[in-house]
Formats: sequence, structure tokens, C-alpha cells
Amino acid sequence: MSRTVRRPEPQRAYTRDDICTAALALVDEEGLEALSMRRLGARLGIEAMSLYHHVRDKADLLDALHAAVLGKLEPEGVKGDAWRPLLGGLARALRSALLRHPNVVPLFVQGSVRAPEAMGVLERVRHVMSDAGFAESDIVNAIHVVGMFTIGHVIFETSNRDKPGRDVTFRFGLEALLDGVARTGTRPAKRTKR
Amino acid sequence: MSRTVRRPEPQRAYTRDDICTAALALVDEEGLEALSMRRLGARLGIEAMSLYHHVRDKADLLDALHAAVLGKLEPEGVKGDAWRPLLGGLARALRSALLRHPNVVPLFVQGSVRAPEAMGVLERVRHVMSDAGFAESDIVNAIHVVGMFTIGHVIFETSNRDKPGRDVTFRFGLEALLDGVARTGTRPAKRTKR
DNA sequence: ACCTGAACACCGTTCAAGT
DNA sequence: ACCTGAACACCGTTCAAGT
Repeated sequence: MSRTVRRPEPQRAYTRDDICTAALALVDEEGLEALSMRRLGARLGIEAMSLYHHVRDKADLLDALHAAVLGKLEPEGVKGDAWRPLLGGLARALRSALLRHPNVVPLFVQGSVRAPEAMGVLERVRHVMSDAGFAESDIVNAIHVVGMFTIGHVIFETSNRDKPGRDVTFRFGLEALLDGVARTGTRPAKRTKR
Repeated sequence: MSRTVRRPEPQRAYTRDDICTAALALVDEEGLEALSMRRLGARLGIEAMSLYHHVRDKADLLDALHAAVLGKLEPEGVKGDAWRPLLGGLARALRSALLRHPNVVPLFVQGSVRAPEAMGVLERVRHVMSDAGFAESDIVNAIHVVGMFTIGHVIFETSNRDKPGRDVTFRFGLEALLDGVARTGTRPAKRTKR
């Protein structure tokens, strides 16, 4: 109701990052369907068409948003380089990031996870699991399945907001999946100590 | 390119089911974003505003679509009343239904699964698992997690359409989850033979 | 009861024009 | 280089009017 009115301040050049940050804030506050070029422009004190100088499309803007949420994703509570806490920690970090911006989550439904920001951690997981003796295809499967489950779970826990404390369900499902992953990696480890 | 032109045929009263079927066909053919009241009306040889007589909102239309996909969901390959093939079969049936209408899947992201059409089977699962000695909360968790995973998986396999044959990943994840579910049901069964 | 047409308040995007 | 304004082709939805 008390929609804060922002003064125009048409000052000087915005960066792509600026408009991405503003877009994320807009979506956080008012939801994904509130994000229109016109409203985003208004929030920045700029005309909607000016945005097209920093962003090719609306799709491009959504991609940037996607990356902004996934960016700097760091596994939670990881010590050492055992694959299980690493993959589990990554899933928990992903869940935290998504829960911090629940309105953006639907974006993860359509597009693939091609944000380069998240590729770094994934590479590390791949490496560690490979060292632990997992087959390449099993590694891809594991990352796939854990990621899907995490996104799916966040979607569910944020849409059914009547039932809080979905942490148990998440841990439960995640551990079940990790057990399944562990069962595929029965071959002896390469040379690592554990 | 060869967009088939439909003749108007403004004949007589459409039912809610008619427009729901037409909407589903439209989405199947041209995607979710092609579904507008105006285009749906045109496809039926009717004015857009006439639709509001059978449907309260666009949201209402989407709900009907949701239910149409979920409707008559029957567990796949189920014999007997053991909980595991039942829950697994339900997940596979859900996946099949979603894969039959991949363009509708994003709808499952937002709204909760409150389509009464699907409640029947869920009730049966609940009953069987209860008989098998599962705690009520574990049953809710299990259904929750399996449903989430299935939807998440379909989302993933339909968006990354470069990689076919995601059946393995699905079976893998599903079995892992069912293993996890089984581990929670350690209390003795009530009176059933298995 | 059902359908229509005009109208309102929005969209994304193009394009020629301004500085 | 960056921003603007008008314009185009769309939206969902309301409402008074037709039969």
C-alpha cells in the first residue's frame, strides 16, 4: 500500500549491473509478473526504451537475473574434499540462494542452468567425484538429480507457504538421493585417502 | 508457417470442458505463452469476451488446464497393494502425463497440487502406506518428495532437449528416494502380508 | 442465458529523432 | 553514445448493449 515513490534522478549512465540489481529488487519486492520494462525503467528514473541499450531483450534481462541469483554459489559447511559433503553442501547452498529470492525461482524452470557463474563449483564437484572413482555418466546423473530435486523442493516449499519447516523433507530427500549416488560409486577410489 | 485456418462455426453454446480441451490443444501446439483469451476465442470461432461466461478468470482457465492434465491419473504397472510399486507407479504415471503435455508443466510450478482429480490416487497411497506401518508425517513427506522430484525431473528433461533418454536418471533418482522412504518405515506392518 | 463491440489500462519492441 | 517520444501490435478485463 505504502508504495515508496522514487524520484527520477535521470543523472548519468547506468551499467548493466545496475539495472540487473534493480530488476532483482523489483522482483523480490513485487513478484516476477511485476517486472516489466516500463516499470523497471520507472524505478530507475529512466524511460523503458533506454533499457534496451544495456539489455538486448527481456529474455536477456531474465538471463541476467538468473545469473545474479546463482552467482557466487559456495557450498555450505564443507571441510575437506569428500564428494558427499561437497555435493550436499552445494545443494544446501543452492536451496539457500533460491529461498533468498523465491520470486525468481520460476525462472529456473524454463531455461537450462547455463549461467557461467555456477559452472565453477560444478567443475569442482565433477573433479572430486571423478577422483573418488565415479564414472563420468554417474557424475552427470548425480549432479542432475540433486539439482532437480533441490529446485523442485524450493518450488514446493515456497508455493505451499502454509506449511513451514520443510527443512526435514529437504534433508530427507537429499540424503536419500546421496545414498543412491553413493551406491553407484562402488569402484575403488583412485588414489585419494577418503 | 502453415498455420491451419479454422472456420468460425459460431454455432451454439460451448461447455467449460470444450474450451478447456481447446486451450490444452492450443498450448500443446504453440506453447503456454500462445494461450491468450483472444487467441483461444478465435480458435473456437468466438469472441474473447464470450469465454468469461464459462471461465471466471485467466487464472481459472489455467487451473482447469492443470486439472485436465492431472485428471484420471492411474499408477503405472501396479499389481497388488504394496506401497512401493504403488508410489513408484504413481510417479511414473505423473511423469508420463507431464511428458504428454510438456508445455503445461510450468503451470505446476506456481500453484499447489490442489486439483481434486489427483486426490483420489493420493488417498489410496496414503491408505496403503498407513497399513504398511508408516507414520502419518512420513507418508506426507514421501508423497511430497516423490512428487517434487518427478515434476523437477520432467522440467529438466524437457528443457534440456538436446539430451534424450533421461529415463535412467529418473529411475535412478526415484529408486533412491523410495529407498529413503523405505528406511523411514521401520515399524512393523499392521496386518498386511507384505 | 449467451454473445458482442468498444473501451481501458496495460504489455514488449521498433524506429526516427534528439543531445 | 545514450536517452526520448510516438507508434505498432499485442495483452486481460469491464461494461453497456444486443438477441
